[in-house]
Formats: sequence, structure tokens, C-alpha cells
Amino acid sequence: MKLSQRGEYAIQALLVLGMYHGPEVIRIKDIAKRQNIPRRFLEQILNDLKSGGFVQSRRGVAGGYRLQRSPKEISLSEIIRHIEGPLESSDDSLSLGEGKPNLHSDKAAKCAINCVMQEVQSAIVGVLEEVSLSDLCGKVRDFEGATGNSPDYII
Amino acid sequence: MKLSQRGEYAIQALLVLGMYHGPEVIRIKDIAKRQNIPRRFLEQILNDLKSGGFVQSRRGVAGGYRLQRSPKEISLSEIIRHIEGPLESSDDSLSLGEGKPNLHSDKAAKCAINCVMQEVQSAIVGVLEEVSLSDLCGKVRDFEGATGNSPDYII
DNA sequence: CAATACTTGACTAAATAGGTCGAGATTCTA
DNA sequence: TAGAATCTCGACCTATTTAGTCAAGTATTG
Repeated sequence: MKLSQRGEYAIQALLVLGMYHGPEVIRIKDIAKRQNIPRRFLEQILNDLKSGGFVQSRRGVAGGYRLQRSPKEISLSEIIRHIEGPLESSDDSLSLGEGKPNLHSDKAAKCAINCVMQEVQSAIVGVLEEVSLSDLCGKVRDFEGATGNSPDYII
Repeated sequence: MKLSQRGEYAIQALLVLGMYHGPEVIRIKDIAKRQNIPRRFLEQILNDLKSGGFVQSRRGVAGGYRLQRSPKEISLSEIIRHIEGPLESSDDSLSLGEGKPNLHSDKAAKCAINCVMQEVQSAIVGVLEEVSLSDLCGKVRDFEGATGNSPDYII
């Protein structure tokens, strides 16, 4: 399970918004700078997160982004599912007897493989479901403390 | 966690070899036909599996492939690791203080994310480690029984 | 109205995935 | 020992995905 760059950036951006969650709004530019994400690319990602209901935006000179829900209400599984596509793949292959009747007996093998892969999916979801954005913010604070990095309060 | 086509084919091929495991050898052509895998592509994959120590080959007119180890000794995690690359990503990002000193405080976020993703990796490995090729063969037999597909004994 | 920010959609370069192909090396069998 | 069957090796090809970039537009505030 490899996170795409896009996925990692999305979570990083949400982390920033989560760390400073409140009524105020944070500019793309600041998120980009703080997390070292290409600005134009981040625009795309935030837009996507907006359409997914994770963040809301304000336009204009005092514009920016903020979380739409509390960090506690957002699980990692949701985020990743939205940005990387569905974690769980639909088990289509169970449909027996379509197309070429029985020319190749590869279906049983595919079913068996799918069966195991679904166990894997469950295991993944099991982990991600239990981690909220808020939990992740906690970890970030731990790491900031451990490495001596000041959080660079800008606001 | 999505299996690439290549990975799925690899497992399918090993399943065929596992189902008929013995001293005899099975031809690429037969595996390809049985599992409906493009023949030329399968050649590549089997070659890869050979260099990974999963199968051994015999050339010449009575040539083909067989498993190098017993199906019980081969775990799915091994196969996937070899064919799709390492399941577990090395945690490089923990190296603090390299490059630009503290310009962006994105490290803490990346560490936190990695931390969770490592839990995910462990969960994945935990499942795959426990499934042997032999187990998977068992499942295939179950499915063959359930769908009424005859196994098409050719040998 | 001018400056600042988000919005939208098109565009591009590089990597990966999924295959194909030709020519060679090996082995069996007649 | 010729020839057929089979694996072997590396180059090649095409479509899709990934990771960005860019320009022109819209909204908001001072």
C-alpha cells in the first residue's frame, strides 16, 4: 500500500488545517510553504478535498481554507478513499458463467486470490478507520516536540 | 492495496504449478491457456519468478516449469514482495536535520503519516504472511467444487 | 478600483503498466 | 544428426497514470 504523492500532500494539507482548526481560514500559499508542496498542485488537491466535503473555502483577499468538520470526525480511511479511490474493490469475479462458458478455468484461481485480497483490504481499513485527523495531529505534535522543531506560528 | 495485473498473473501461474506440484514440469503454453494469460507476457513473469527462486525450469522439447519449493513453504507475502517490490517502505524520513535546516516544518507531518502507514504495512504483511500457496490451492479447489468447474485435467 | 485569493480547465513531461517481438540456446526424438 | 519443441533474453511499443504547470476568470476586501 503506497500512498501517492497527491495523497500524501492531501493529508499534509489537512494536517495543517487540523493543527490550526478554528473559525479562521488559512491561505493555500501558507500551507504550501509550510509543507513544501508545489503551490499550483496544492490548489488542485484542495479543490478536490473541497468537493469531497473535507474543507471549505473563502474567496477574496482574506480568503483561504478551513476544515468543514472537526478533526475528530475525519478518519484517515475517508481521506484516502476520496483521494486515491476506493480502498475496497468490488468482488465482480464471482459472477460465474458469463462470456465464454468454461473455456478457461481461471475463475476459481481469481476468486481465491480475490478472497485473500479482501482480507487484506479489511486489515487496511481496520487500521485507517481507527485513525482520525485529530489523532494524526497529536502525532505531529509529538514529532515536533521530539525533533525540537518549533511549530512556526504564523497566525 | 491493488494487485497489478502482473502480480495477479504471477500468483495464478504459481497456483497452477501448485495444484499439480510434483516432479513433472508444466509448459508455459498450458499455464497461459488454462489461466488465460498472454503467453509472451507470462514468459517474462515466469522468468522473474525463476530468478526469485520460486520456480525452476527445464528447457527443450519436454521442458516447462515446476515449483522449486513445496507450496507449503511459499507464502503470499514472499511472492508479492518479489513481484511488486517491497511491501514495507524504509522509514527514511526520520533522518532529521539534513538539507535545508528548518526552512519548512513538514518533517513532523511526514513522520506522523509514515508512522500510520507502517501500521498499515504491518497489517498487510500480517495477513499475507499467514497464507501459503498451499492454502490458496485449497481455496481454488473449494471454488472449483462450488461452481461446478471441472479442473480440466490435461496431464 | 486595485490587490489578493480561490476556481476552472486545459496542457505537458516523465514514469509505469501491460504487452509484443525476434533471435538465440537447449533438449528430445525420429 | 536434423528438426521440432521449448525456454531465455533483451529490446521495443503503446496507453494510462502521475505529478505538475499555466492562463484566464471570479469573488472579496480595503
